[in-house]
Amino acid sequence: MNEKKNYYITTPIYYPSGKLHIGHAYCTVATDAMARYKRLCGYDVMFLTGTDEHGQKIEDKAKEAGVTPQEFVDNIVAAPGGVLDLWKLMNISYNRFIRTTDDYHVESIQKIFRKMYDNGDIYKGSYKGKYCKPCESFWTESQLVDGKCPDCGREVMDAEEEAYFFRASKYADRVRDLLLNTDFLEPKSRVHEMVNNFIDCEGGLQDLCVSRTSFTWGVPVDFDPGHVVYVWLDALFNYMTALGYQNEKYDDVEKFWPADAHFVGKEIVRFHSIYWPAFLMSMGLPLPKKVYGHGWLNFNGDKMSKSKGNVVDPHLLSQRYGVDALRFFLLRSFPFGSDGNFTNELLIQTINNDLANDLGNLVSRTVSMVEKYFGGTLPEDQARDMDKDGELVAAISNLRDKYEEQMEKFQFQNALEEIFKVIQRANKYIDENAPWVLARDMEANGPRLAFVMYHLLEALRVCAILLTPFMPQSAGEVLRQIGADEGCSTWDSAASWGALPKTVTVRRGDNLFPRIDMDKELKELDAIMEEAKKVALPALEVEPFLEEQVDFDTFCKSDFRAVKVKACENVKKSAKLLRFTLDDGSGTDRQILSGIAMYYKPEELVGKTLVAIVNLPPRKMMGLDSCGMLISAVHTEQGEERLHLLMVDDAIPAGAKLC
RNA sequence: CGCGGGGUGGAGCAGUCUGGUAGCUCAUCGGGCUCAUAACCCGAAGGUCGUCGGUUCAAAUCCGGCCCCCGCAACCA
Repeated sequence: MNEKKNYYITTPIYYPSGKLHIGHAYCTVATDAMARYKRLCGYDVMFLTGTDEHGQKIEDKAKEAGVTPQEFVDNIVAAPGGVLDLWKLMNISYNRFIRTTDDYHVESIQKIFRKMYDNGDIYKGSYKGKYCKPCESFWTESQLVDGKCPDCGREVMDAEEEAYFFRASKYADRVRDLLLNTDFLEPKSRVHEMVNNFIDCEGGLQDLCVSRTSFTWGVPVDFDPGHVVYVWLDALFNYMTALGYQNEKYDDVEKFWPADAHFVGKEIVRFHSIYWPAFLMSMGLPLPKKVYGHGWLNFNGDKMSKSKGNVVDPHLLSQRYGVDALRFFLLRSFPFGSDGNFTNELLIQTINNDLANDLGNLVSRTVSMVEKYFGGTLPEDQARDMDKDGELVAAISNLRDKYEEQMEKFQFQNALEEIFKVIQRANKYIDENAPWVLARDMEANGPRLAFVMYHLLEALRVCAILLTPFMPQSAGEVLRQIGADEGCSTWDSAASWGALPKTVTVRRGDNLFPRIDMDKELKELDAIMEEAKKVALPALEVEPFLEEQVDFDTFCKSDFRAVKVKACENVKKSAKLLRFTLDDGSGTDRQILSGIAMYYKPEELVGKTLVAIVNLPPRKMMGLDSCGMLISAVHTEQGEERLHLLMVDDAIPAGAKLC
């Protein structure tokens, strides 16, 4: 009797270096809706989520906080208010939660790493980067701050680190074919980006560094002490180790692999659509059926980021408006595949219009009328009127198929749209049939009135069933209020009209979705976010003072001069660079480029007297030579960088030396 | 010529792959109803579908040029 079909769906494993935000919640809610939908349809579902807990950043953050890395992640994942709590609050129905620090996962990764090494797809090479000797740290070019160690500010040197690499290049052709000629990766728009940028780029698909020696917080390579497995190999295989691949903890690989869908944010599409399949090819394993890269939520048109202080907190919104309202809003308002613009106004508007006015009010008026006219229980004797009932009945009967079509494409907003068309049709049906008019003569119209009520209950029943994956608690409450028992709350029963018993009894409850006072709420939300921003971001910050001393002779080698701005213009195609033509008193113009375009307009600087260091070696930026550096005062206010060029008295002649 | 996404009534979006009445939500205006959460229902106004050109009997949709916005990358010695 094991005829049930299986369905395996995953969220990414999130990186617990800080509190999760609405973007994580968005992806997880979508996955949850899909998982619940598949369960409703009768599938045996495995829904996996978890956390990716290794890596340098966690190690650093833990050090900062004065705890061990394990304590640090435990605190973010398992402590009150942590990841597990958030998913509990948001009613996430995951079946399994994996942490990459779990013993069984670590053990599996070691075996996988060795296998790939043995079959020749992982080889030892060297990783070129910048090394800071005192800190014993490796940095990539992009991590450097002013070309120096981001930790201690000292000089770094070119160095090579021994590392293992995965031979991704070997699988480039197969991956390209997978992306271009199958629907492995959706939405399709992401395919070109991947192929153009990473496979058919200059130099082709690069081999991926899969081990590091510069930090220790990771899965140790068991046959080469000092190396730890580098993030993506460790993280991506979670989708299989959580099923018991290469470990004894679980035994579900056969049942659930290959996965039916990986939902991932667009920032990690690259790893899921290129390296993940390549890893699996290397191991000779079947590929997942689908990787879906969803969009990001912006806030008021801006990218959400901690430094802007505009990160939306799912805890707050869930507590304020209810989990179901938030879940619904996220999936109703934004097409899943593209970016969406989150605004508080849209949130409240959606809750008020869809949930309070349309759905909540329909439940309320329907149940009230059944109570008022029939004491809560419909009579057996009910009279049809095909002219008036036909359209609504058809809409109800067709709903499940339309909904299913959209759900299978992960088009949640369209599936919900279909449901709300029926809800609106039902509201209209009330007007067309004017039950309050029929009720004036119960003798004559009682049976007709009863049937009108029955139609409304049926519409609500089907809608509520199909809303269950999105709003489990509220949809259940609708079903309870309209008197639908388990038998007429199933997927099968949603396929057609008429499952509810004729003499159904309703039970009135509280308003499902109270209306929200828009103006008042917006003000309060703004105030809360302002407050959070203040707490998160110090009013005024200056760079920490350097401990290291500089000797006088070294300092004296820096040649600071007063310079006059002869001309200044924006560098084309650069948002940040200004190009200065300066009189430095030498008689020859000096060109300096400076990344301050967001602080100054070029024209307001012409004629000013500034300070520059002029004996730095020239450096090319955007193809132009920069000979020196202009000196500015820099600080941070409420998380925002402020910069002021040093402007000195115009009486100072060009070339005057500062000492 | 780095890569990608986008420009559709006042706002936010769908429609573009597979050419053929330009659709939805909100906001505005007018009307209806009173069962319901000041909710619901009907109607109206409002759009050169960024721009120029091409293909076609027919273009928001296909092709080419240009303009603007947004990500990423780069760069901010």
